[in-house]
Amino acid sequence: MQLSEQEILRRENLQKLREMGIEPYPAEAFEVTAYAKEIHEEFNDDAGEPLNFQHVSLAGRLMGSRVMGKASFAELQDSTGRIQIYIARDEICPGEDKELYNTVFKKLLDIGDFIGVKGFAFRTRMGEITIHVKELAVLSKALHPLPIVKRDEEGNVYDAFTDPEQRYRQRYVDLTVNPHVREIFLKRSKLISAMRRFFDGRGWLEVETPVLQPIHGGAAARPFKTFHNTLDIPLYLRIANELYLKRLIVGGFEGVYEIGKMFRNEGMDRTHNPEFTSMEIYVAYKDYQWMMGMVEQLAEYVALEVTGHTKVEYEGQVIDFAGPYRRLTMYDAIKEYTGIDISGMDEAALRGACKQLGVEVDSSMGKGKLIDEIFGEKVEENLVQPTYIIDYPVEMTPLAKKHRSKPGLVERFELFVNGKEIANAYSELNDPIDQRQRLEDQLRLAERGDFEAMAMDEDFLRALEYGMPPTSGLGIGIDRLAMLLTNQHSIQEVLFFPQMRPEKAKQQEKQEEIG
RNA sequence: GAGCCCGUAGCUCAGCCGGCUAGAGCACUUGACUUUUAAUCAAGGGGUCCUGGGUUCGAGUCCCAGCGGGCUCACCA
Repeated sequence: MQLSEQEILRRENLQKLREMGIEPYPAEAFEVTAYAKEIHEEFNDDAGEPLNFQHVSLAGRLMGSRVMGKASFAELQDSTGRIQIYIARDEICPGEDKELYNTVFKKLLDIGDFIGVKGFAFRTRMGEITIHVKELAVLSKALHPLPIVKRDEEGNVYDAFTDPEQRYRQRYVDLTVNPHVREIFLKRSKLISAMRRFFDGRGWLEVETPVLQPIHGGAAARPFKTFHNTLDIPLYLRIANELYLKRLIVGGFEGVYEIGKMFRNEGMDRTHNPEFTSMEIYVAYKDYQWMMGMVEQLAEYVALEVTGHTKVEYEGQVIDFAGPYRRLTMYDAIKEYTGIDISGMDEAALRGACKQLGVEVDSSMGKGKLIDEIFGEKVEENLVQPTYIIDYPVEMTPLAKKHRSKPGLVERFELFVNGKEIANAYSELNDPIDQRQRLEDQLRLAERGDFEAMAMDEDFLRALEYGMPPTSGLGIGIDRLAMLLTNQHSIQEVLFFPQMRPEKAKQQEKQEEIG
């Protein structure tokens, strides 16, 4: 792998800086006293008022320059945005020696280099707030040329860096040149911090539970398997943390939540990445009815904190997170969208209904799975505004408590937004005998060929036998919620480093080349 | 896993029915320019056309295989 012309030039520039006695990667800290954004927002040059930002020190990447002989304008991009800087030869080089301007600034600095500037804020003739530079320092040389993205006055973007493969593989470049990408991740971060604030404010405890689990419980999915040498046992990356969080409720905490990565060894697409972030919370002495109210408050709070509004635009639709949300039983939802009343149907009748509706099924599917198929096929996509689907058939939900008044159902809800499930909650099953029974039913499903049926976890059952208070639990897919709140329709756009096939030998060859 | 589309300069892209030395804009280099802002003006350099085969007098272009990516579908609590 050859270095490109531009890469060679930058390496030469690096060498020349060293020859001039300028260290391109200085060790000492550079004191930053101001940021682009605050200067744009707060600079005050109204007549009669004292000027502010008259002694500032900024650091960031050089993102463009317009050299006009003995004076230049350039763009400095720091963590808050861009600001124009003005550099005049005779000001940064007051003596005879004009090298700092003529050679260092004009020739040896490249776009992408980190620099530090000291000077004062002013407004140019054209009205742009600008830093008049008195001192210039090289903070870190960039050897790889950045894509140059230009924007005109109307905000039109030219030569955007858009190739998804490169954007995901080199997210650092994407974040550097695409401010809208940066915005998405700032919002994602706000989403998580808002959620923490909401829970912490109610006195619930943030906890951490094992990622490496000897038994992968709490959900139905294929796990990643690994091996612990010292213990000489297989371990699984968690597909869920539900059973551990419930153990903590058994242990006496009233409310516990965990925000963390789950791992599922399944397909990848626009809404699935092998590792993803979930939030699960369990609160004692509550039921799923209470939880629906809590989720409405949470979703409204989070939407407001992240976007400033409860109404969020997503793929051209306006979604309103202000509660209360419509509540619809699973059977009623199916009746509403298919015209068929499946309540009271046995497995054979359900198979008939699937056939009638053109829903594909196979012989390994039990009653719960059949209903789920109909729902997924015929109902989900219609649930655009936040909607609770409640009261699921017991067969689909081995960890939820039996419905207080409706036989054959459990106390469960899922929250659908824009046709996608974003939250799932139960009145948690805390009857240890019933729980054992349900897990045994899962084993039978597994024997029928459902390789995703849940595994038996004797220690979890033992914990329930010690007694778990009535509890409601909730899980939220953070990535999908982030997609909704940032108007993105691919999970890769809300993950810094989405899973990709490894890049080929290119990088290796290059390493060898450079030594 | 299946179908469709894509892979050409650092970036964004042209490149026709296979035909001279593979092009453009930005970026880069050299020069001019002390309030520019997609700075401007002049000149110039830069390519493993994803990889490997094949067809052909001749392949960026056609065929086959592979690698990587995107979209759609399937799978997926």
